[in-house]
Amino acid sequence: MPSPTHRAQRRTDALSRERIVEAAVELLDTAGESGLTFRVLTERLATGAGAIYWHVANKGELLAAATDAVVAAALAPGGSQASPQEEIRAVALGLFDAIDDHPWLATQLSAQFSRSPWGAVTPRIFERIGRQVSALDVPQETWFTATSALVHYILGAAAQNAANAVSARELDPSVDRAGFLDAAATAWEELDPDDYPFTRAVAAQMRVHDDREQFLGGVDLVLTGIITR
Amino acid sequence: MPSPTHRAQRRTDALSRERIVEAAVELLDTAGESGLTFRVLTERLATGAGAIYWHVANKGELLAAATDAVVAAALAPGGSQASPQEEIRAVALGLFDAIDDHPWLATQLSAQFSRSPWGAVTPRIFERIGRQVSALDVPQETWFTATSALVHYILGAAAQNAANAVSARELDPSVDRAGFLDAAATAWEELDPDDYPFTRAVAAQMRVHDDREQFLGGVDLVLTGIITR
DNA sequence: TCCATCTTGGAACACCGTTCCAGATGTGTC
DNA sequence: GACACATCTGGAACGGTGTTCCAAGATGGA
Repeated sequence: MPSPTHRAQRRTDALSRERIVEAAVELLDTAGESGLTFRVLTERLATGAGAIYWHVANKGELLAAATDAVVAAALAPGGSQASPQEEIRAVALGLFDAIDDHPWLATQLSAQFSRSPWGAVTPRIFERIGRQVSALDVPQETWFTATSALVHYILGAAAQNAANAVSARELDPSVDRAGFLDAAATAWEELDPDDYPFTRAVAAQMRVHDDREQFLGGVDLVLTGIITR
Repeated sequence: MPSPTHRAQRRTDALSRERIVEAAVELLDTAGESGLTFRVLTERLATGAGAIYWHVANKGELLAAATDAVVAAALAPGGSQASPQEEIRAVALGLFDAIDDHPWLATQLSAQFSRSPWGAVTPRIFERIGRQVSALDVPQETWFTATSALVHYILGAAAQNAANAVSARELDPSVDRAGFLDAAATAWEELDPDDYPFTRAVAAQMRVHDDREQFLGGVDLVLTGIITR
């Protein structure tokens, strides 16, 4: 690990934690979660494994740093002056889109919520959402539960959508989103009527639904619940 | 893979997909996610890798089968005759407890929701919850969104709780749940007041909260939202 | 009995994250 | 300018993983 002093580097091609994380994000974006290996990382950075390990403790820390960087960027703007509800929707959509752009985020966010509350990522999200919840007109005793529920839903739903998008692409890259939904809906309609009456009943809704819209619908559902109680 | 015909086996120590999955679940429960390797699996089953691969395509399929087995067991009973709300709460709690007993389920459920809707696990949960949603007195157009939101919240929240429990145990097995919460709450209270006012404000609630209660509180929040709209 | 088929065990392979260390590179001191 | 020193680098090597391959054992019907 670089010490606080002497961290200045003259060479422009010098390795740094930032350059490594940047390359890691790039690799994750283009080659997926399994595409990030120290082998290809050393190749792309034209260095050796030992050099990377000097700046980063292990692969877990590298993934955490990559996650943190992307989430921080996604949560960055947010200077608008809207109602708490709209603000929450905006934060949620920001995360949704970030996960959509970087599908590996889904797994990472789930995994790192665990190391909470020490990791840097989750507290940021929790705080951001919670501040808006407290601006809502609800009793303070409900803040913790309400915020937790919102964050759980947002992370869960965004992750699921991203995962679906990824697997759809992997299964057959030539098929677009509509074709994928159509195939899935048809599969649902062909389920056993005795075992899966409900799933069959909503297959049509599933065929025409829009991911973002449905995601926001879920956020509104939770928000309604929070305000109503 | 065993062919439909000739699958009868006389030897009592014969290998079978079921025996393999059973051993896998045991291994996952006792040694965690990283404890399931083909090496120790072959040892415990007193066989070779090739034999296992004849019954199971790869590790992913083995994990999926293990997940399916445990979830099916957790969702099995449910013959009670209660209100849709109570039924949903019961299913949610069943999954919550299953994840608590088998922490590796959290990761797996998230990962396998992806292969949805072809996997066997998710449709089961979706159908089970959805049936109760349709028994609620809400318009049919909302069924799909409502059920999706519920499932997303349940899976997300249960997974997070399990992950927290695991990491708490890993960090220091001697510290009990209360001690863990206390330490976490204290850490929250020591955050920068300017950056984390909300998190500091709810630290006390976090200290005394009960996982199951809060989980159910979230379910009720979503249910309220569904009914209110 | 014989043979086609199903099933097994284990050696071998490619690849992974990680460790180790010899040496290059830069920095401060006389 | 030269020396000592801490920082930083590249690559070989290690133990472990999931997976493949295949020769041999077991099984059941003709």
